[in-house]
Amino acid sequence: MPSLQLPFPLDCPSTLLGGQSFCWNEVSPGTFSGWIANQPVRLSSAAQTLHWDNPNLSPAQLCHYFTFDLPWHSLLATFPASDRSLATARKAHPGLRALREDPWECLANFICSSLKQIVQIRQINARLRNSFGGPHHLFPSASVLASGGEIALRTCGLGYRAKHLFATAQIIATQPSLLEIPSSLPTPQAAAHLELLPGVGPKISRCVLLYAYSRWDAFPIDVWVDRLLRELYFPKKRKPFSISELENWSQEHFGCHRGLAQLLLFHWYRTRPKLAPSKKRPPHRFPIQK
DNA sequence: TAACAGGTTAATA
DNA sequence: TATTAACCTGTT
Repeated sequence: MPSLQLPFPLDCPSTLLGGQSFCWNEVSPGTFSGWIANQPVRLSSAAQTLHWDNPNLSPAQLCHYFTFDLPWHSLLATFPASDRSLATARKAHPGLRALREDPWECLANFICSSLKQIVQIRQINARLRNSFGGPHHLFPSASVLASGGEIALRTCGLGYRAKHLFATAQIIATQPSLLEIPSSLPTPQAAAHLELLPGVGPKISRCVLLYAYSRWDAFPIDVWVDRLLRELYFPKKRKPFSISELENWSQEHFGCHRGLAQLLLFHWYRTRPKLAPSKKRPPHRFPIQK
C-alpha cells in the first residue's frame, strides 16, 4: 500500500468533505473513498502519514491533488497579522488544505451547487457517476453528458440546473480548449471567460478558479461568506455592502491569497460550535447541520 | 405544511 | 447600474 510522509497533519474530513470536492465519502472512520485523476482510491491519514490503496496513483499525483508542493505556511503568512478571526480559523483547522480538482468535474459540480447543500451536491455527483460513469463510476466527460441529454440529467435530480449543465456540456464537448486557461490570464479575465458558460456566474467562476486552477486570489462570495464577513468585519454596519464592494474590500484586507482566507474562514464559520442553546449538542459533526 | 437552501438568468425600473 | 421573480428538488 503506497504511502507518503507529511511534514504536517492533514485534515481529511475538512479538506475532502468541506465543499471543495464532492466525490468523497467517509466509508469508515478515517477512511475516505473517492477519485483522483480518474483513479478510484481509498485513503487515510494517521500520524502524518497518508496511505492510499491504488498503486496506479503516484506520490507526485497525491502531492499535486492536495497541493503539498505549495509553501502553505508562506502563502498564509501574507495575511494581515491583526486579523483575529483568521488566526482563530487557522488555529481551529491547521490541517485544512486547498485542493487541485479536475477543471471539468469542478465546473460541473458547482453548476449543480446552486441552492444546494454540500451533502446534496455530493449525492448529485454520485448519481452522475452511477448513471454516466461506466463500470468504474468515473465522472462523465462533457461529451458523455452532452449526448445523454437534459432529461437524463433531470433524472439525476438536478432540477433546473440540468438545463445549465447540459448547455455547458455541449459547449465544452465541442470546444474543450475553453477549459485551458493560461496562467498568464489575470483572474478577473479568467472569471469573465468562465462566465460565458451557461449556469456560471460570479460565484461559481471563482469557486472553479480557486479549487481547480489554483487561483488563490479568487474570492467566491456565497451566502455564508457574505454572512461571516458582515458579522466578523462589519458588525455595526446597517446598510449592507454590495458584493462588488465586499470583493474590493477582500482584496485590500486579505491580499493576494484571499481565496485561501475564504477557505479557512468559511470552514471555520460553518463548523464552529454554536453559542450553546442546548448542552447535549454532538461535538463537531460533519457535515454540520444548520 | 410551508419555508428554505453555498446561484444564475431574464425582466424591469 | 440595481432590484426582483422564477427556477427543481429534497429536507426541516
